[in-house]
Amino acid sequence: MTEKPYHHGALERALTDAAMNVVRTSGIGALSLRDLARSVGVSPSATYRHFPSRDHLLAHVSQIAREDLAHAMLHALDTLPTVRDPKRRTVQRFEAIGSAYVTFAVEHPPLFEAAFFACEVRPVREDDPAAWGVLVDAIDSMANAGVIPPARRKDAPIIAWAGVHGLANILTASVWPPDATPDQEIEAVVQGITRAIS
Amino acid sequence: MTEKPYHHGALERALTDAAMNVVRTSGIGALSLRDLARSVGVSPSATYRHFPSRDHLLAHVSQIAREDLAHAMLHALDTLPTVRDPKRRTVQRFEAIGSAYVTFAVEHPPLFEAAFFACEVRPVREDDPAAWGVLVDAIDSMANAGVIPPARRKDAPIIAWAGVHGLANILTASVWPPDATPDQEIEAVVQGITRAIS
DNA sequence: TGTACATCAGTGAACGCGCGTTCACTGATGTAC
DNA sequence: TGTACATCAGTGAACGCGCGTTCACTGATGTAC
Repeated sequence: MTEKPYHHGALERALTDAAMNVVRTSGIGALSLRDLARSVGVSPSATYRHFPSRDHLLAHVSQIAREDLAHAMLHALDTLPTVRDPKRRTVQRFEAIGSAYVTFAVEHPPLFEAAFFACEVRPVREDDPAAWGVLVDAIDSMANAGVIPPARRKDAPIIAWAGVHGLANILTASVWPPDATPDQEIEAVVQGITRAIS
Repeated sequence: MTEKPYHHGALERALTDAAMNVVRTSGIGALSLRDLARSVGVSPSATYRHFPSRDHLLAHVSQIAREDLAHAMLHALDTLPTVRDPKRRTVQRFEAIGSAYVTFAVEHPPLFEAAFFACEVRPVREDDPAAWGVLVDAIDSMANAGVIPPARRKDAPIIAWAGVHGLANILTASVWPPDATPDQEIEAVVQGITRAIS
């Protein structure tokens, strides 16, 4: 509006948006406060009004990436074909969520990397939504429907998370022969997880 | 021996050793040619007699870390209690290898990170031993012993690798409540993998 | 065995670069009376 | 509604830093006759 476009928190948004663009194209490691300030048209020191340090910016960006991942998982539930049997439905939803986890990583490797980047600074607020929560909810549904035997319930979350997280890292790290579409590996692992926990 | 201690490849060894020390304490990202040269007592440009660029050094160091991991996996087979039943023995060995994979990561997070660091440069030679090969051999033994049904054999390696690799990353990333000893999670995941593939 | 010479592994200075962060400042925004 | 003033979000210059890489060079090692 006015000539100084960045009053009242607008600069924070602009910096965050620019940061996410850098992350998407060059990875979270490529983030630099000076570069961000430059691309937004502001002096380097202006960034310190909104982020106490580069590390705080990284933590912020990393949290957004994690929330993007969680949104992708939830979104996968929107388009599922109807399944009558309640037990089978909980499995269907769980597997859709697991597949979405891996697919997000495959489609956005730098975002996935950013999501689990080891930050010096803890985020101020909880992830919302949280990928972990989405996964555990789906497992709870399976347990309540009787798909997961009580004895398996405790270990189910770590087994599930390890499986999808590992496959996501493997497919992302160019340490796996790059399939055009790794659907086969995703299906194999997700169904393997279901067998392991039920 | 002589005053110039670094003739005939000795400098390459010295640089590599110094590099591995840096990796172990500060991570592969902290590697710098100048710093290495300094710590070995040599001018920065001397490093270029042995590594064409920093990226080549990184690739070299990453390969060593991967081979360390594979050695740890093989080493885990040395101390196994005797198991009579041949089927159960193949499972025992497989699970020991899987546990060793995760344990290596937990005990040496920076080495594990380095092992899968995304390098610009391909290594000159194959990993020897290769962690992937060790894992696949163990799976082959299980298949030959009839523990893995033929229909499961094809997907078994990716399922197994995804599980241990995922758990290793999770326990390493300080995204998991830091147990003093994550033995419980390791056992849960490794046994889950066995269920998934057999 | 001795000597002339090629090869090889170092040196040291310099290049250009970009970074995070601090500081004293200015000028616009918003507020109290 | 108008004015005096505090607050707040920017500026611009400077700090000190370390990096990867190149270049012309030197002096030691090893070799051929």
